[in-house]
Amino acid sequence: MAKTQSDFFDQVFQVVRLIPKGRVTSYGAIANYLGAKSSSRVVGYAMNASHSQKEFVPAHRVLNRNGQLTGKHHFSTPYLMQELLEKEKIEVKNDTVVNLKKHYWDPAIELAL
DNA sequence: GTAATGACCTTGG
DNA sequence: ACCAAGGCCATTA
Repeated sequence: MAKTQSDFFDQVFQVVRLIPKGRVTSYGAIANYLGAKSSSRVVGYAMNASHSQKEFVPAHRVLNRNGQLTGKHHFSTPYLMQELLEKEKIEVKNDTVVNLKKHYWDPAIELAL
């Protein structure tokens, strides 16, 4: 083991990086894919540590169950997250992703194929 | 070492 | 249907 953080973190980062362009997912979905749906908080915390990661992590594609940009304030700039999502052709209204169901990407399903 | 917090989700009333 | 509280795991103070 001897991991700098936890394997859970690394797994989360890997999954987040695997999120296709123009797609978004939720913390619970990743946690569920890792087999820890009850630990959805840790997934969110992992995103907080994404800044410490060497590689960039598209945390802007990770939203909560409501499709809300809860962690936009943790980015370099609160507008960065929305801007990135809009660049992905994802419509964002009131800090919330529109057509979330349409852009939703579940690793437990997509990666399970 | 103990206590409190956190980019959440689920369940109970 | 809506509102409230609890639970889980890891990090930081």
